[in-house]
Amino acid sequence: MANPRPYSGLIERLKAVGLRPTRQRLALARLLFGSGNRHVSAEQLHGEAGAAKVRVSLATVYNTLHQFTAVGLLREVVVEPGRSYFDTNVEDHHHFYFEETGRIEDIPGHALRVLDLPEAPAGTRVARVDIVVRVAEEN
Amino acid sequence: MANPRPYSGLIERLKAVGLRPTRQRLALARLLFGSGNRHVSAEQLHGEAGAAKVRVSLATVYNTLHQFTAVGLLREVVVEPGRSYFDTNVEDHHHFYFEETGRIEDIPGHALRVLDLPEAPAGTRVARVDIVVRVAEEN
DNA sequence: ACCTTTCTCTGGAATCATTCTAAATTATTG
DNA sequence: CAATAATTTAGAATGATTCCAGAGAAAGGT
Repeated sequence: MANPRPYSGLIERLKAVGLRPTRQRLALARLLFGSGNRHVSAEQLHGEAGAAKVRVSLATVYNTLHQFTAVGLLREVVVEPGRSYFDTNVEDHHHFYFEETGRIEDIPGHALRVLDLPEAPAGTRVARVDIVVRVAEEN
Repeated sequence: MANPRPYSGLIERLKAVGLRPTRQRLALARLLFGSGNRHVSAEQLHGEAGAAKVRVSLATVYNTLHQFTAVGLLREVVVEPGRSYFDTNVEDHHHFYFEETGRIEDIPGHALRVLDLPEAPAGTRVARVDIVVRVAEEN
């Protein structure tokens, strides 16, 4: 499962990756990892923090999201131009993208595999394979 | 092949999709479709137009890229936050993305297939499946 | 060719997400 | 508890993209 100790382990978890467990990082981590998997934008998370009466600047939200991504606590998902989403699920998986609403959803499990992946061009290695299944309303 | 009549057919091609063949649209179409497949950003294309002594405003470049995309002459590729690329190859294919340089390259042919594609969620249909193979320098 | 209508183009302002900056605050270590 | 280093912050700055309203160009008669 994704979050065995949603709250109490956070301090250790941040220390383990070399980030000081500050008030704002802990608060954001709670919002991010406190409940199931999520796909949030910086603006969204900033709004949630405000709603939860946590005073955090937008700049800090950006910093934190990028730091969390750098240490592997989050994964950045790029599906639409001009806006980044961050996924709390860092396991190997892919996404549905709903064109009308802009919502992103995990494609469950490993329900999807790639055949005949070409070799990485000379001098490079495959860092990641991202699959986005773009779906639209039926009619 | 992708461009049987690179130049002379452009006027017809634009008319066929309901776009007036204006000076600026023709010039941009020539730049886009005149030579092999390309992945360009608006800013890039605007620069090329300038270099080719074609006076086109940046706003028109954006308009044109979107119009061409809407009628299926181009395809938008989203791989990095904050910048859109447009692909002159509208056939079913996927991309390599070079993390260091930001370059995008087609994965040749149908050298890649997806197994066990999940069903689209209720009320939706799959509009497209985008696969991005992110590669990094070997070292 | 000449109108008339309808697109299209344009520069510049406006917007939006994101990043930067430099100063103030906070955590950590000795 | 001081000294050091990391972090936060507001606000400015940036960069890509979109919007706007007026000027310009194409299309379809006549």
